[in-house]
Amino acid sequence: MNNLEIEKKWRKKWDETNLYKFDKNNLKDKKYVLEMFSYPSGAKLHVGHWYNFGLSDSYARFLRMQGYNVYQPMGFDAFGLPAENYAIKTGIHPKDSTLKNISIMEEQLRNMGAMFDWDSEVKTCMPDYYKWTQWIFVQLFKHGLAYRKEAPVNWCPSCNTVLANEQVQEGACERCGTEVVRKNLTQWFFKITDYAEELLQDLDKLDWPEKTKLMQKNWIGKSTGGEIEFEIAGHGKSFRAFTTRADTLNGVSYVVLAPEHPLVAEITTKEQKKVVEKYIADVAKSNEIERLSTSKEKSGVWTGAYAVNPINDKQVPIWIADYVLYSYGTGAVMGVPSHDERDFAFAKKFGLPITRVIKGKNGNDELPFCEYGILVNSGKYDGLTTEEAKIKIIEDLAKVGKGELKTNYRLRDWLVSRQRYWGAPIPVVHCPHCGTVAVPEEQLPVELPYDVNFTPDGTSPLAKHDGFMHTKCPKCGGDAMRDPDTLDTFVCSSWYFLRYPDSKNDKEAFNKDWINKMLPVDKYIGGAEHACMHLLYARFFTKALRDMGYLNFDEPFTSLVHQGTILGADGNKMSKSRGNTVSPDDYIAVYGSDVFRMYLGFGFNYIEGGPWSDDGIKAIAKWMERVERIVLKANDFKGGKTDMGSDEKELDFIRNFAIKNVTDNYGTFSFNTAIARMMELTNALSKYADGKEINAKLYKEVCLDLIKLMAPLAPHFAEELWELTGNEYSVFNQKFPKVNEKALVKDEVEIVVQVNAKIRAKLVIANGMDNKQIENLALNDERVKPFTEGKQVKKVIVIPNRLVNIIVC
RNA sequence: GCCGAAGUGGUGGAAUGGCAGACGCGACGGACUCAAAAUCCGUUGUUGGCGACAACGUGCGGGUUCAAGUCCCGCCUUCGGCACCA
Repeated sequence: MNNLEIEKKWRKKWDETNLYKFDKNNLKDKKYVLEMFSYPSGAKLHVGHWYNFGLSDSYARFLRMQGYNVYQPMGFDAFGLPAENYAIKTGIHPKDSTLKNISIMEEQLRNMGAMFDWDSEVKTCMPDYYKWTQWIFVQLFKHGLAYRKEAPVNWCPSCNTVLANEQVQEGACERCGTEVVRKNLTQWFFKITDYAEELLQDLDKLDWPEKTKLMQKNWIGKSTGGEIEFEIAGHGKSFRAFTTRADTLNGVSYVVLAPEHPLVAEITTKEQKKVVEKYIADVAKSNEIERLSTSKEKSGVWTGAYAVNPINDKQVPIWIADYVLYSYGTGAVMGVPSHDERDFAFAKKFGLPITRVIKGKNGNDELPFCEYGILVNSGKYDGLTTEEAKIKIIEDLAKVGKGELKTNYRLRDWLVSRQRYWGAPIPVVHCPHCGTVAVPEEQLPVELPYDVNFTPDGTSPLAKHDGFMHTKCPKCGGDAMRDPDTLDTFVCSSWYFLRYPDSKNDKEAFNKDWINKMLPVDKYIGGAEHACMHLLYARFFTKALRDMGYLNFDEPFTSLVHQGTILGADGNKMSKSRGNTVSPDDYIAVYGSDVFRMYLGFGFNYIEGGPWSDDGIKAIAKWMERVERIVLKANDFKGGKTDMGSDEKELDFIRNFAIKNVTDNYGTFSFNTAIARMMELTNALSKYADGKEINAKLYKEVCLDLIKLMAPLAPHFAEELWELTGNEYSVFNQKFPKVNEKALVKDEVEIVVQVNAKIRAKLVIANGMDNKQIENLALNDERVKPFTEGKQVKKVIVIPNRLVNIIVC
């Protein structure tokens, strides 16, 4: 078989006959299978794309052969930083390079021989798509879920530009090496925190990997506790601190504000002003990972001011320290060195008092004591447990307006403004009279102009484009300015799965009734690196659009699978700079795409991935050639015997064993073990037709089953064999083989006999023998006796059809 | 640092708490051949033994259990994420 030729032949036929066209009139059996769409950065498909898309397509084909009406769209996440950086470097416009890359990738994706529904294709950088991204922004704005506030960005003072975290290397700009500082800008946010609780609760409904759900849970970071109000001594103002351990309030020996806290400037005394300002400037240079490191030496400075502890009116010093983040909780914490590791280290370093207020239930006296216990040195609260006091103290404070029970989430609102060119413009107009005004729907899209100078010089590139910036206020008609920022590309990718099924709709983002029938996605496949951001943002969008009345489901992705990463042969991530990339094309040119896909399925655990090696690819090619020989032999066999002797039963057993396991394995993306079972079936067929008289009808039946089992992983190959064995087009209109459970019941089974958990014998016994009989057989076996003689049999454990364990002493 | 994973023969990888190493690769031996390629058959965790067999063996150290690669506790190493790469 000439793989390259037959692959071309069948792709043409599939196209001409519209074989894979999704049937819009049969939604009863619909399965929406979706792979995370790709970013068109490099021009060509790499092994990772093949691994994700090729094997997901095999899963989709398996569903099709099980009788489902499979919908599997494809598109491109086309806005983003790399194209813009490439443009700055080379002068090639992001639109030109992106569209060129897309067309090359489309061509390659078509040659993969997958069932993609190209009619549904979306490209997020095209106005017919981002028009609706902007529309969603406007809806969020109208519903109070988009708002503006100040937030810090990485700023390179030399390049005069905002840097992505990725562009900051050890605190310095990757382009010029200048030290990066944090600078506040007014930016757009989406209020994902409004949905924190639901995003947390609904995780239980999802068929997702447990680890992914756990990561999202920790990312949302719910903690229940209370807010406590501290007055600033002699100042008249106050601030609140969030704590989960209000029971330790009497042990507070200082409080800490985040360096960015607005009160800091007000309360800092003359004497402390210099050190405080110096400290704030230093902190502005560090990132959050450094700030929150628990192994790093504690740092902080005193503001000179004091706060009043509302529980006992004692004055405690107010410090600022980098480990307190302004973005979490209230941006202020109370310091209880006796019962918190971090506070303990801080107090030790700066000589602050340490007072025990919780005693261990078993008299543990070592500090810091961070477990729950009994209150001491706490006045009227002495003797209460932590659990009781946490609530009681807050309730008492609430009565005098100094506290309240509070639930906090680590999750922060989503910052969506980017001071960049290559993204969807934010559809907002700033009017001197009317303020911030959303662009009305009929004026969308706000088109991204082509002729923009995006070399970095201190402002958003769009701000320099007069034709874009100057506009009229949609409300009052007066002169107004557009928002010069663009949207984070995560915004584009948070709803593309809603656009696919209705991608040609130019009246609305999607037709509500239709999308409610097509969604949610039945199986979503993509990398685990998206666990906390993309997958959370998409869930948020779905819930927000549901609450606006556009959707009637709660979750976008019912079931989720993460494919692993294929690394370079050296075990590192593939990258051009490392020179360890692997080109699928080189292999496909030699072996064809089916062999390549089959190898990707066989050589790795799909969920785990691993370093690339082509050691086994030749073996796969040989195995498939062997299958071809074995299957085509079926055409030559005529007549022969028709009864089912023991050889026939053995072959039938292996056939059904393969069908059962392959079916399960496709469902769990365990392609490697599925292929192992197909190889066993191949071996069994070869052994069966080893010269002696055979049952030709059975042989052919088994061969046809093998073709069907292989079809999802080697679609062209299977189609060709299906035709060569005299069957009607197409194998993909065939039903996947069904297991005959009866053939799997063996007359005899082998069980293991252990004495004190060590294997001493193996017995072949009749299937279904009762436990007492098995026990007797085991105890009387000649090979077992030497190990039990002279000893007392304490217990015998019989696991039916598996083993006997005799415990002696 | 924090959150989440992973660690099994020479190698890729299999194993609902129940025979560790399925299925491959590689290696070794054999058949076919003048020879080679291709193909087919067999052996292959380590150590000891001619052998039947025995002991040991799933990153390290403990523990639970009749039974642990699998469950629990404590480490080590590697990988993913940490909010402007997507």
